[in-house]
Amino acid sequence: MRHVIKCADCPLRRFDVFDRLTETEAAATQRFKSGELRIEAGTTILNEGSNAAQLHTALDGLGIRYKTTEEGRRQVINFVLPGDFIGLQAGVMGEMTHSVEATTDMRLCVFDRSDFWTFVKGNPERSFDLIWMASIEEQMVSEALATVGQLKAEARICWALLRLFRRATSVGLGIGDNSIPLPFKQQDLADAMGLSLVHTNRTLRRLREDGVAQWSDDVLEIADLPALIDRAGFPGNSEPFAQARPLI
Amino acid sequence: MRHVIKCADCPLRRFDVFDRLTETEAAATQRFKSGELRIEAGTTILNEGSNAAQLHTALDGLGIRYKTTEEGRRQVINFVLPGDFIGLQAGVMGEMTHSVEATTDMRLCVFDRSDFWTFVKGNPERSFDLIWMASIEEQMVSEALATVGQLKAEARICWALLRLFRRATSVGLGIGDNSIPLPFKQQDLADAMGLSLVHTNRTLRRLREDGVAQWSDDVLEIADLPALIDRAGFPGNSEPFAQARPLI
DNA sequence: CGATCACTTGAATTAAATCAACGATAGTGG
DNA sequence: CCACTATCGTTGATTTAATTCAAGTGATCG
Repeated sequence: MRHVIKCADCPLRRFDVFDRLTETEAAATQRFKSGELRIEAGTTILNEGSNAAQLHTALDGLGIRYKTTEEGRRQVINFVLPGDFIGLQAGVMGEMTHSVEATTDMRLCVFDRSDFWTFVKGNPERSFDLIWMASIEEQMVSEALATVGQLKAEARICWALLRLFRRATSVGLGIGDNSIPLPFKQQDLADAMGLSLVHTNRTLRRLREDGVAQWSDDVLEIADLPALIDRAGFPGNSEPFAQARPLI
Repeated sequence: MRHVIKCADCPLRRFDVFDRLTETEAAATQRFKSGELRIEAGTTILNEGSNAAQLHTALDGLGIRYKTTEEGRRQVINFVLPGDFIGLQAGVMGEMTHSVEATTDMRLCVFDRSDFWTFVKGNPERSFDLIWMASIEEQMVSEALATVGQLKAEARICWALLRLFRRATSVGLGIGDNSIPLPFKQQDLADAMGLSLVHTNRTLRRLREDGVAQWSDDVLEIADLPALIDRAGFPGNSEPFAQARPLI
């Protein structure tokens, strides 16, 4: 029998960004949790249009949430980091309107959708947290929309790198003070910011040449944080993921 | 004393898109409701960065939710229609990351933020609904992001008009079979789709000339719905607002 | 060792932004 | 009542940011 993490001892809890849990809450979450899952890089976790039977929390590894247009173009809605809840939409509405794919190998916490309602019903604090999490998601997507809709290519890229850096460091992924692992492809970033691969590449090159940030070999290094912030259109003072937030 | 609508008799409830309420649920919502509010066109309902003390449900009239960039550009996140909950973010996280403004005169249902937690705690069904509503919002913004990020100007405009038409008719705003009131400005649509006013204007002109849709004098008429759907990048089969959804 | 994949770069093209100006309408104040 | 002003929609001309097309590099893999 494989070792399964207890919610009370969840390794993610040690990060400041996540709210503390009372023992009762931890126990309830524990009952909701049906197991753990390890998946390989490239695996599709949830599929657009499908009715997911299981919901997840990312414990480890990175992924992307995306939608596909009729013509086959892809919009990356957000990057999935440890601590992110996957499938809330399916939990509540039944059907997913976007897909989720693992970029690296991942470890997921598994919940049964059939227990979702019982969990919400019996745990008002946790259901409040779920509203909170859904709001944070909306907020992140809204800011992405404003970025893609209003900013020029360079500002979009800077904004995306800045956000990834902050999100990653907040869950302990930082390497030293100014680097994070970033195992995505340039195409992923391009699809997230509504830019062509070529233009994304050229923009990254400029940032590298200007000594702002360099991203190679799956590692992003922020060489000049103030410059990066300056070039991004949103300062991101009130980043939803920086402040304490719930974890399920 | 001004006449105040009872939740059980809420005029919005008669539309199929909204879930039925049990008497208990209606009573609880009624207790949560602290009053009604009439505001004039142009009024800012909630301000980016502010801590809203009150939450609302739009009963009547139209508005916009938007964010502003450092350089003063504006991204319209979504249009506010009757039945939309306003300020869920503030309800749960305290602070708004976008503003909400009334485009026309509006009538709002008012809730006190201080009662929010009590409401959630005591009404698991309604808190489930709130998760649902937050998910729908996220889904709408996600689709907008995919539209703005991946589609050309004409497809974006068609998608936006199509969505507005469907949303509006679902809450009884339809005029005949193929028209709705649309008191927004071209600038609002431009800011929603990340396009310049000039280009938006030219695109609307083409749609008018091609007999697809015409928008003038605050009325949008869909002249050729199949053509409009065809030109929009997302067919929108699984529109979140078309299926039954909660109303608070 | 060919094949595939991610990244890179140059050149040509295009979609959309910007600049600029005008007409219509409505509101304001002398 | 009429000039004055502001707002919104409209259109032409020009410029630019970003796309597309094309091709080459280096690394990895079966």
